[in-house]
Amino acid sequence: MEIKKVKRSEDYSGWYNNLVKNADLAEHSDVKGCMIIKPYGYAIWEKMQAELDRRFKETGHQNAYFPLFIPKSFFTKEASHVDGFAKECAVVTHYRLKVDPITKEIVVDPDAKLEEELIVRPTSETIIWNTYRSWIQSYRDLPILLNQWANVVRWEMRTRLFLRTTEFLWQEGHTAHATADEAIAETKQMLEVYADFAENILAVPVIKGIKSANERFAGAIDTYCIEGLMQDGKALQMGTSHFLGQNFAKAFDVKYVTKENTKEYVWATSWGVSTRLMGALIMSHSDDEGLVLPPRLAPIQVVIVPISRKPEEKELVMEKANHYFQLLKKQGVLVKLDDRDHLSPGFKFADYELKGVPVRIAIGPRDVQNETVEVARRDTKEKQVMSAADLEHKIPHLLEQIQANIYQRALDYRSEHIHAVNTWDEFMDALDNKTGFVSAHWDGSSETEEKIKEMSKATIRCIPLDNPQEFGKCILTGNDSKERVLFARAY
RNA sequence: CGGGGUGUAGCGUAGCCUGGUAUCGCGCCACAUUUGGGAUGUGGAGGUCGUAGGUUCGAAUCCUGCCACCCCGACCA
Repeated sequence: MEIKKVKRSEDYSGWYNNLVKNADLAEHSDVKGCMIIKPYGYAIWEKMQAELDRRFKETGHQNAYFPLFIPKSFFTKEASHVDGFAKECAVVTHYRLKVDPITKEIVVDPDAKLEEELIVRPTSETIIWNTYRSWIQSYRDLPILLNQWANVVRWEMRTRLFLRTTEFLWQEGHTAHATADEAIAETKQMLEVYADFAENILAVPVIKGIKSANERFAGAIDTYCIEGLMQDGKALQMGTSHFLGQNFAKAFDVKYVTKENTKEYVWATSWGVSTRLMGALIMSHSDDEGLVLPPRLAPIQVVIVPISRKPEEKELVMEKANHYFQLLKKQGVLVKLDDRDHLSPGFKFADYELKGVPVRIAIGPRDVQNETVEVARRDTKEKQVMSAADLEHKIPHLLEQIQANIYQRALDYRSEHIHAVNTWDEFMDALDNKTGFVSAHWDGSSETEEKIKEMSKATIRCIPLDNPQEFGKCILTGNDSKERVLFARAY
């Protein structure tokens, strides 16, 4: 296959699109804004799901499933929620097609108009809280700790593979609590779960923070988030966890009876991450040779490529290769033996690099003779000849090293791309020339934030949770500020 | 939705300005030789040139509409 190569440094979007296609992760479908996630890409998503799902369950959550369709009337109940999502809703208005008697074409049957339109869910707060009303009577019914894995639809104007598609896959947690404190603790707990997942599994360092009012989720009191930094210096919101207060309980009249026999509105949270994480993964680690996968997410962690010239060599090589394959498999390593003999080793090397397989083991006649193998790691492209006897214990260790190295590299990159500035000129210089996060004072008003966005195209990504108190002057207005916030240009 | 660009075989493309039914590479199929960084040879299959109209004896090529996708904005996870 002749592969079009695009350099990351020359055309970042082109590089990204090319990589998604060449690594066999996904492709554009014939449906506008919707993508087809291919088996290899989906395998990575499944690993993300498994890791997240395990963490959700460890923190006491259960999975459930709610309808894809939401009656329009539900949507109108929470005012700011409608405002936030109205512009991007797909709406079902009819339930039947028919053959037009004149043109013989299949058309929407005008007689099959729905009494009430159905919204294809952009998020499920409304239908879930409508359901919670009937589930919750007493404090004994609380908390409810649910998650659902689902697809949602947001009719965005412009889409990008994985980062923003019309339909996307995600999980959304929806919890109900008796007290504000408990709900806030839940919100923060899930933020920690996301951060832990991002850093330890995706190997993407993230900044935990809280959103400014402008960037808050529609219907939330507070939105917590994790923000990652991509290799082009742009920030990416990788997950959000919302404290919804009693907004949805009030909108859907969800009350519970306390121990003291009083009625109170229920407190809510919601939290989600999506297939956008695939985009974060790709844009955090990959290079001009293709995808770079952290071992903990790689569907194939180690690939064995046998090399042989003559049939009698092939037999010996394959025998050894099979042996190593079994050995590593027993160690719990996700190993693949690529014995396709119509493809040359060189082709396979390049192909597995494109797909980001963390470790490649090549074994040829020379190795059989010396009881060695050639081990190449994807992250650094280093190759070493390893004694075959060491494979069993060294490979699992090497995988962990690669995981750590990828994370460290991303962390170093981020550290080099957080700049503290004190003036407007420094601010613009940092955004334009240094790229990345810019830590600056802001007077706390939405108007100022809006103005800065207009002038610089940078938004407040978050107010970091571990932010030190530091008094200063807003970079735009010169007004007093009590802490720095993180700005960046973002996806 | 505004600005720019692209659409020709599974992929990447030439041809378009100056109309005459399509070029090349990769891939695919068969056979042989090969295999330590994207193998080679020989033979073969594969195309309503995005789509609908128009101009013309004749359209991939000229004109008009539409659609899709990509990039840059606005919007957003």
